[in-house]
Amino acid sequence: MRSRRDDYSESTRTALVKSAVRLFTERGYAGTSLDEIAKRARVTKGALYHHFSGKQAVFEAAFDEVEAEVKGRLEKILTGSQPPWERALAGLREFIGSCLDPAYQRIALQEAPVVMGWARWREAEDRYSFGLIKQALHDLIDAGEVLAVPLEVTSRLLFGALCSAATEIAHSTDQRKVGEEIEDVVVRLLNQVRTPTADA
Amino acid sequence: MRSRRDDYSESTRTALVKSAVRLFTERGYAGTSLDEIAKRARVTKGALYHHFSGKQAVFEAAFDEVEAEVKGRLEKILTGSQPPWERALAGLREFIGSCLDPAYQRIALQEAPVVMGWARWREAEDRYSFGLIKQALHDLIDAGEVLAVPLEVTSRLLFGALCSAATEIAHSTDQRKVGEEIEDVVVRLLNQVRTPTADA
DNA sequence: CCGACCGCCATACCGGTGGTATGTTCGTGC
DNA sequence: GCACGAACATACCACCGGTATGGCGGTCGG
Repeated sequence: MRSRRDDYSESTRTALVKSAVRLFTERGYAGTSLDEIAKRARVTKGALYHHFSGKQAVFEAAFDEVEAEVKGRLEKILTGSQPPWERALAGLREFIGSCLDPAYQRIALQEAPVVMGWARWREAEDRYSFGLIKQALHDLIDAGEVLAVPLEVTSRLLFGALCSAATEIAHSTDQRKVGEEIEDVVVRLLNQVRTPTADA
Repeated sequence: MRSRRDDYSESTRTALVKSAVRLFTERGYAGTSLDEIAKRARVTKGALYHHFSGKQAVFEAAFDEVEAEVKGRLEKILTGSQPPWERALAGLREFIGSCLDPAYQRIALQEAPVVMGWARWREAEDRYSFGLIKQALHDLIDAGEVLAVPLEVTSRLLFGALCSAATEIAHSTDQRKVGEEIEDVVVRLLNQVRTPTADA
């Protein structure tokens, strides 16, 4: 039986995470204090330290929050019933769109490698969006849609290119135009490595 | 007439910058204190604050230091006398090699966007390695070596891909193998957008 | 129904760090 | 050789992450 206290506890925890996501997005990791995070959640630092082991742990919870959101949307598309090539294109479009979310942009892509350390970030990304991209590329190769390429490094190249480009979109004045340019270039490149046997 | 005091002053300033580069590389921006930086340069925080306006300014000086180093090597290659395509390939190889330097890796690529802010980092990068890459791509298009592509976003895609991939190399156990794989994939992609008229 | 228990959270406090204000030394130019 | 100011050193403050301790209120066995 789930007790009333469990409800309270979970409620404050999620409030803390939401508060952290918002403040980390607005002011960055170094620029936000734990007191602010707690204050926005209408609790004190004591409550925060009861739910998390420290500032890093709060950040990782915020990281998981935004990553899970993106992963959910991506997974839905990549496991659809369309042909592999179309699924990949749709996933590409969806991922670029996700990168435009300031929270995902700043927390998951920009600050996470610095705050969590590159190794831990990479490990986590393998379970989230990067893992899905790698999987999608793997499927394309498996289906014979694209030429065989080293999976790990090619995924890394693609992921890095997309993140970097998405940041460019997010900061540009004409997001639509830049977004279309990027999609165009990426699709052209992908079409070049597409196996000749596949239909147009 | 350059005074003796100017020598002293410049000497301590460069000592501070060298110290900052080393410590920022080893422990990151947040993990290093100004006292440590000053101590390694055998001065106190007072001297540091005489030469720099604050911690951010020290970081930017360290950033300029490592960026200038890479830019110098890259410029020498890209302004060589070889044909454009070979110059670009050599520059590509050189840039990947530069990314393996832990100082450049961590300070210029990883932490700078977070510490300096993305806008300021992008502005600075336009004067350094990213600017050179964009220039090289521009030259290739100008020489008719590759198809016309949106310059800004394509440079951004390329830059992001290379940085991401270089980080992967730097952390891998078999750097040579991963490096060759990446170079192979990038060259294959570039060859795909090469104009058919160019010779093999 | 009730009282001991414990999870949940608040309060008080500490060490360290970025930043500032002030003091001190020493080379420089008149 | 002396006053001046640049180049530092020293002392101090405010803030923040982290810890220790106290207390309130649900929970549960009797």
